[in-house]
Amino acid sequence: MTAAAPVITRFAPSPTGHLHVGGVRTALFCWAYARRHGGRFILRIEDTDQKRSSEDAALGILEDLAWLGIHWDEGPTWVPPHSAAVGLPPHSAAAGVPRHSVAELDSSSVGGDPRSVGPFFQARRLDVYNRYLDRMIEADLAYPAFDTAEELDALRREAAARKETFRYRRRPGYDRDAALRRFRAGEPCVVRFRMPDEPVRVTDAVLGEIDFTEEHLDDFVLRKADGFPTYHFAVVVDDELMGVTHVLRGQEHLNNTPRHVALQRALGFRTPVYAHMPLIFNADGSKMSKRDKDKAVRRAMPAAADTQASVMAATSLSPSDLATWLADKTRQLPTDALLSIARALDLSLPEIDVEDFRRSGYLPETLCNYLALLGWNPGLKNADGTDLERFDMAFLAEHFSLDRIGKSNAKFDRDKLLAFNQAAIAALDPDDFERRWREWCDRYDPELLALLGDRFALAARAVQPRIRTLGQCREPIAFALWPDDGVTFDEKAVEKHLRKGDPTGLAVLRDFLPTLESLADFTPDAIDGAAKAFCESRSLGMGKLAQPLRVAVTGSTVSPGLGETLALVGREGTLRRIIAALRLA
RNA sequence: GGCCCCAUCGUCUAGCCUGGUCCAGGACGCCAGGUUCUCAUCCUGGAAACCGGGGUUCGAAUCCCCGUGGGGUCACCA
Repeated sequence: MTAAAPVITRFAPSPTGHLHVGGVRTALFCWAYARRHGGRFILRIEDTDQKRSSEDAALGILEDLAWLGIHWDEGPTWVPPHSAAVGLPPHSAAAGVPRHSVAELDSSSVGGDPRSVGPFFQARRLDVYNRYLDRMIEADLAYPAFDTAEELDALRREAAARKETFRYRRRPGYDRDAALRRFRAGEPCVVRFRMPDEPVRVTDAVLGEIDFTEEHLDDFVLRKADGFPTYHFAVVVDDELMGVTHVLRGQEHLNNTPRHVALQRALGFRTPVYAHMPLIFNADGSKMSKRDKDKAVRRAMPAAADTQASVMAATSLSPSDLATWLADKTRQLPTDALLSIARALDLSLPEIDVEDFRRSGYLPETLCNYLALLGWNPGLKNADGTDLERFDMAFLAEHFSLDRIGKSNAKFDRDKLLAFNQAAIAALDPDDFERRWREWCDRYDPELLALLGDRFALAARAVQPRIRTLGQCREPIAFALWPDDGVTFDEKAVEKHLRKGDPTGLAVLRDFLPTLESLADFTPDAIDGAAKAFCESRSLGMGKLAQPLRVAVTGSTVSPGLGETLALVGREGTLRRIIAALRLA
């Protein structure tokens, strides 16, 4: 290893909403690359679009990243909302994968500015950009342009009519002195870059060398009329000033790269290593979009006005809000409203943002693991010869490399994510699972916490092996949430397991009842032990006792293990439910 | 439409750079069995792909060209 300049990467989201999966992967790779090379990972907020950016969104992104365990070395400081360490998930190893040790800063806050290269919100760096801009105007590398939107539109239409690409270039007769006079007088205008008339070759670590000819490069805007820099300008200036050596971003930015390279040359900046990664799409091939949630609800929305009204009752939306939303497919409803409508329609929304996945109950390490595999592959084998694809953050930090990033776009496969999540949940230490489930409930389902009370630990053991996401935890133990006299019996199950058979299930239940009444501890192990002894003493198969009990206590033939099921309902509840079932004869 | 990128099972991919060991391997999903008190697990087996056409070569999934298909991008958004 040579003593080359330290690697510095950055993730630079614009704060217009929660982080979505594409952004997560970009951040993850930037993080991993910096870690792999002992470098630094910067988080920078690109809030140069005043209309769309919000502080809330920026905060949301910080929280999303922190939750995922993608911690930035430099950037806005973020402190976990509660006490230290709570918000920072420990990255336990995925199923079957040994734990990798990594030197991870375990302080409770993330971010900071040790090199004094901030601030990290671009809106607070206008003076920086203006300094460079003034210099460029002075050198005639940039110039004020006073075209109106209408004039630009007309030019664009003309080009389209000639079947040419529209490309803005400073006209030959441009009167620089006059323009500068108007500019200094404060006349509103944009400032454009004088794109040199030469081709630009972009070298990309993933895609190789790509040539762009000058006839497709234009004098793009550096500073907007509102005084804010454009993305192109801010990104180039900031990357230079912050010492960014490697730019990892989505392929949608590939066509921007020659602009950035040309700008860097004009300013005498270094050109970082670029690595453009493939895009992520929905399973149906459509682009993943925040509007997908609206789309799903729209599709499920009943046509009749009165049913619509009842669905809307759960939200604070007015009928006119609903009407405009229904009429305009580009409109989005607030997430809260979408969620309550979805609940009313018994519809599950597609997960798009990090927050969606978190709410559904995916583990952060699963999300990172799965997303890392979308467009990257370690190219290693497990001991049994299968491909290594389950790994943790430490592994990524140790093995991530640009040359194993793929070139083709990938579809997001929820089934595989689900499989990963299930395996990761199953592999958790039971106490760890309980703790993390409790945290999830705190945030998303406090009612469940209250319903379970001191049975929570018991429920955690029962639920852990049978769920794919934390959000599914109610299902396997639904029977334990009903009142003891509120069991709804599946008639077919009652017929088969209680009324029929020789002896009938009801007879077996009656026989077993005293055992349950006198059991010293009403714990899963004690119950299972007693059940087993009971069956052995009568040469009965376990199913002959277990199924009638299950039906009596839960109403159905499906539940967690017998001991867990009865213990969850409790001795008193179990006895009451059995006695009620005996009356079904 | 111009420009740019991409192309292996349904999906994610390994293999491609450094042609032969590939009648193409793994994972998820699917199908069929098996274990277990049900469920979920777990185990075993199975179906399933080199986009098409030319070339180069003794030999091509691997190299080259063309075609086709998919995607990105063409803003005072990022």
